[in-house]
Amino acid sequence: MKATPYHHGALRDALLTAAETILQRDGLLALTLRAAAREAGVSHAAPGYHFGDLPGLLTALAAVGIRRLSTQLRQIKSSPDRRTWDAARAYLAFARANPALFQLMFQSDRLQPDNPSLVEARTEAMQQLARTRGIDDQEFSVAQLGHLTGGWAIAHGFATLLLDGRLAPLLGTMPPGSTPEDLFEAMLASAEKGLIGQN
Amino acid sequence: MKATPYHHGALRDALLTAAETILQRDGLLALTLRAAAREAGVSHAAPGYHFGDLPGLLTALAAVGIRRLSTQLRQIKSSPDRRTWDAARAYLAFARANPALFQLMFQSDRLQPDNPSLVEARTEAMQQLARTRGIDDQEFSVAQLGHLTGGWAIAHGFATLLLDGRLAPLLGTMPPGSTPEDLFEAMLASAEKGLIGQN
DNA sequence: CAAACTATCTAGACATTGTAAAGATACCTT
DNA sequence: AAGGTATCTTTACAATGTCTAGATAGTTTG
Repeated sequence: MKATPYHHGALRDALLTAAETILQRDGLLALTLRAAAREAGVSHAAPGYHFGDLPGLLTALAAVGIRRLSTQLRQIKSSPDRRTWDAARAYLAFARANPALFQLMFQSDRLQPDNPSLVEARTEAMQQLARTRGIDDQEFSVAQLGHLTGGWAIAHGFATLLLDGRLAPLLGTMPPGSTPEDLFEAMLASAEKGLIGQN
Repeated sequence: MKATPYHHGALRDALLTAAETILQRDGLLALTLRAAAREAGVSHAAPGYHFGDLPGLLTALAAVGIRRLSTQLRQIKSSPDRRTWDAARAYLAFARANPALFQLMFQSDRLQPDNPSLVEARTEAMQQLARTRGIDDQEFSVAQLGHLTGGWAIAHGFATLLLDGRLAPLLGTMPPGSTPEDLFEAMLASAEKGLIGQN
């Protein structure tokens, strides 16, 4: 076991770990093929062997994130004693815990749209989402579709707006010490009343 | 008026137009300083003079988009005869008409966070959004904040998921010929019932 | 009206990146 | 042991962001 063996042995996983480190530490724009190679201590062209190109690396990392989210969603109890918004809360918690990864997962112009691993991860995550909204079968009514889409959209919209910094002005008007989660709960309370109340 | 005068005269606006053309035609990743210069027929370093760097150009373009959205929102009637979801529909319509621009507007890691023009445009857009939700004053109750955030999040979430291609599987289960707007309306109908119904 | 001044654009240069091609090294099968 | 294959390195090149210096055209000022 030399200090720097020619053959790494598990370079693909090491590169994914290095890539996520860079993503968290320096942001998506700093996550380049060469930066991942430097972080992993290999030559600059090594990532190309395992991932083909930069979209290939980003896609593999996004798939890791989606599977991680799926695992979180899988923890949520099914009916009858599940709470309506537990999936939404888990969705936000994931986005808050993995902000840059979450944003990468939904940055489709940087990903390979037909990557089998990515498509499979997305399908599984979608099924988990549907399950938490009480939809287990494959056939949806339009009303069920609206219900599922609404739950996803309101959680996803809040998470993306928050990570993007767009909710900061609103948070600034809340009582001191308020967290994004407090605003999230206020939003959910409003949603249960139909989102149409005046105040 | 020569064919290619040394001084363009209105190069800044021409570069913004060129940039939006590239954005629509080739996507965000193809929108580079040099591509904008080529599209406008000037030297590769000309955009640097007007916008400083690439984030400067993208920020200026994002501000254009935000002001355009503000204008759309301003058309929406205030109470009492406004319809609850007209702002959400206008929000989606804008995102559908300007998909790449909409995505750029919310891609904060590519923008200059403190750019005065951008900040001002965002503030104005936010006020329009609040107005369409029946909130005109500066002081919000927490319930009002939840109401405002919910309306924004559900529209924004739907728009981003749709543009990202994430709603395609759901649209595929709808009756043939269904549009994204149909799913949007189904979602809004569910939202008015509290997003908690089973079907 | 001319000269100085400033704003606007071009030309050249360099570091960084993605990516392809060819070579080197280690593992693996037989 | 030998050949074959997988894994990684080295080399090379085009594209980009961005800096610097230079060229050109308005604009102001005497």
